[in-house]
Amino acid sequence: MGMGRPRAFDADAALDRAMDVFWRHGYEGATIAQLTEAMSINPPSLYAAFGSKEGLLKAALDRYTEKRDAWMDRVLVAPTAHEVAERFLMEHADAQTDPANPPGCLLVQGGLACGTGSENVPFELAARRTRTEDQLRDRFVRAKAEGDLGESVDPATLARYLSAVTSGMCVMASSGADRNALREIAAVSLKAFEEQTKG
Amino acid sequence: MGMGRPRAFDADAALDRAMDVFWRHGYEGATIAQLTEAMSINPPSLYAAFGSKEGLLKAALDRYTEKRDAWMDRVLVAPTAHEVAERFLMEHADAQTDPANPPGCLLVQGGLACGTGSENVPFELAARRTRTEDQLRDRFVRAKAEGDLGESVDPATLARYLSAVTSGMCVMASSGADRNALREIAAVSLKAFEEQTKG
DNA sequence: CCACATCTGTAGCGAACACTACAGATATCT
DNA sequence: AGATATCTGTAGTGTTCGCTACAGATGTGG
Repeated sequence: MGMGRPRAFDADAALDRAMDVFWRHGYEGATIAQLTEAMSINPPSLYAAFGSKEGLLKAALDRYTEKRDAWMDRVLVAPTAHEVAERFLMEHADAQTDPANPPGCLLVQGGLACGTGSENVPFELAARRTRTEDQLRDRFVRAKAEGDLGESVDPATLARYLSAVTSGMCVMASSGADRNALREIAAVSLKAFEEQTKG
Repeated sequence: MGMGRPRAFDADAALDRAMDVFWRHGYEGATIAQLTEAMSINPPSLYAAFGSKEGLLKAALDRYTEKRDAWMDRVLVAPTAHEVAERFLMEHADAQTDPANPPGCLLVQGGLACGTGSENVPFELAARRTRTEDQLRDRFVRAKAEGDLGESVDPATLARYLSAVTSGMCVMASSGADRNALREIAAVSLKAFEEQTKG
């Protein structure tokens, strides 16, 4: 018994193309025709590899999360909580206005509200956003244990605050805010962070 | 020559129903079938009154903006810039978790990224968000003129920051954040505002 | 009461949607 | 080489989409 004809395209490269389409048009706005054209494959190949449009999104999100985790590792390794926050905010400002990608963030542009039958798409995106927030919180818990953050500071609140600000930056980036505007927001947010860590 | 058969439904009430559907499912996720059912009218009535699905959205957004302007007036009338910021943030936290409406904000849930043919929907939503930011900025310009804010403070930066935070709160509310979580974010943001107005 | 203008409900339009049947192609395993 | 298993491209499938033709209903102006 043979193992069948091998796939003629690179799945990861195809996912990168699909990611771009979802990012630019949202889950519901992206059509199979656009996706297959961007991926340079035909519908049967897409469905054989990923099962469905939603399956493709999840695969693209997995790939997105991989890259994001690697990026977060570089953020979280900063020696102090303050520096973690600074890197997180500033690099978000840069990433969301990186001309290599559509503006904003896939986890927000992808779709906050979807139609009947796609209800778990927003949920799927939210779960990935929560992941980032949890990583921040865990880092701040450690910072607190190390004495880097005061006893009265709540790591969950700090993480949620930073997560909210970067989500807001996504919204502004999606409507054309430039890099400097986002950096200003990041700078003001960082002052809030400092103030919060004193109390 | 007669004036024709009068409309048998209340347009504003119908728009409120349509608003809810767009809010819950986004522009692209909302179908004409869902909209007409919620509005208790048939498609021809919808198209006679609003022209198209996009026309209906714009009419709903106009109505939304009316209510929002009234709300903003009550916020902006606060005596100090700090109090304006506090009201703006806290009432946003409450409004976005008001069980009378879907979670979040129509101007964000409506659709940050849309498919081909609906490109100006995100633009339309962004314009309404910018309106709120401009109202805040103008208020802070006045506060600066009145000596309520220091000379070195940039009203545009403050307004953009508050706008970003509330947009971020929308994103979190849409994925189930409760009122207390949003209020915590608002409280931290307010400290940033205070810090910013000192510098 | 009649002519006219506009709305309402039924029914259905063409187009685009996500998805797939099928046949031919291309690999592996014996 | 032969049998088998999977992929690929063509060409669709049924369904749902936004939208509308049409006929009857209901108001106003003359």
